[in-house]
Amino acid sequence: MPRTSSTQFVILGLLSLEPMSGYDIKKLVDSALAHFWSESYGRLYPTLKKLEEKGLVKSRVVKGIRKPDRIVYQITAAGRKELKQWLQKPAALPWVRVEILLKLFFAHNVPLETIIELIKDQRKGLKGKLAVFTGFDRMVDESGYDPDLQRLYRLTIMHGRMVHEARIRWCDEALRVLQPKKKEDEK
Amino acid sequence: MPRTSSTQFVILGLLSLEPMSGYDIKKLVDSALAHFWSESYGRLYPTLKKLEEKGLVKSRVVKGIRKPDRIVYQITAAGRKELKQWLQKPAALPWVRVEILLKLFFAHNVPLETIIELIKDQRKGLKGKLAVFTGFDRMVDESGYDPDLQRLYRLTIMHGRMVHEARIRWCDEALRVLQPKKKEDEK
DNA sequence: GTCCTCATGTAACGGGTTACATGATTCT
DNA sequence: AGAATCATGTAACCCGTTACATGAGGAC
Repeated sequence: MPRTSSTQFVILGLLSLEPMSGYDIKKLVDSALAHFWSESYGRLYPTLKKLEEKGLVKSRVVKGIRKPDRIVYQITAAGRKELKQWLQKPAALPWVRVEILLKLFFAHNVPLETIIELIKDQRKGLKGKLAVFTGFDRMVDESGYDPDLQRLYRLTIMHGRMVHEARIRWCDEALRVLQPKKKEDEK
Repeated sequence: MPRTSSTQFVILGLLSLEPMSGYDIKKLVDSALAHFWSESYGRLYPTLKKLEEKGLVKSRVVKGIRKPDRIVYQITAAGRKELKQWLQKPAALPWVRVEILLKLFFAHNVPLETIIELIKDQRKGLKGKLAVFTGFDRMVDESGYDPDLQRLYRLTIMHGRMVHEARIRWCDEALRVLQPKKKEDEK
């Protein structure tokens, strides 16, 4: 099965909001989509060129006032069609490699205390991320996006929050299971 | 930051349980670790060779009785040392690209009904996975692993279950938010 | 003068999957 | 005979990141 990259659809999707440059796209991905998506310049710029070759976007150069020139891309009718088709196809289920579970599975090679520290550490990291999500909602209010988009935005944040909370609960549960009940239990 | 692959550590970890062949490793990954990890032959076999070159594992050929010969690998003292060092380093936080959120974010391009179907579809897929997890626990009982490993195994399954339940709850929440008013809907 | 941001790009590299090749044995 | 499983492997390819190059303008 030939895995087709979603990069082109991210681009088409963002251009369906408004015309923008590759640089703008990168910034938008890094802010609005950061908690569930990422794109690098190394894929963005070449993909933009390919999309233009295929006639799904078109570009024009906008002279920069006290700034470098920008290449602003705009989605075409064909591009919108392509985007709609993709939107109608069922989304793949998320698939993650979870390193902490790998380490946990091989825990017998080190003292239990080591693994407990690992999980505590992981929990701390997750808590940090969660705090970011929680602060996000306020940011959305001030984003200036239209209300419909804000509603969708909040849903994506909620997803991040719920999944992270679940992961944190798992850490708590794992710590409960692993931690020796009594302090006298030293062996 | 040079991303080092975890493949070598999966191999070392599994060989720390008992000596086995590349084929065995693949099967074990596909059964015991499948819900949070994956490895392909295309990485497994070359990595095994590299590990042997580095002296972290050693191999011997075992004649197959009514089966093809097998190359059975065994972890060395140096290999165990390497594994322990890796186990002590903090685990990376899991990072996923969530396609459904991407599609949701661009929902304005298609009728709301389309997105609702997408989420229902996603929910169905997640439910299916969840059922597999739930069935797993029974499988562990009959696995023949030692009790300590069983306990760890169950923790990894619990992780999958908790995260999937969270994702399903998000689908429910999203459907509630998106679905137009009230319509004598059957579920 | 130096550093930061804006802006576009590319080369090199590593990670990882897929598809294929090979060949033995066992089951139907 | 044909299919399935056991077993080892490799080449081609895609995905994606990182690091670098280039150059303009603004901030300190």
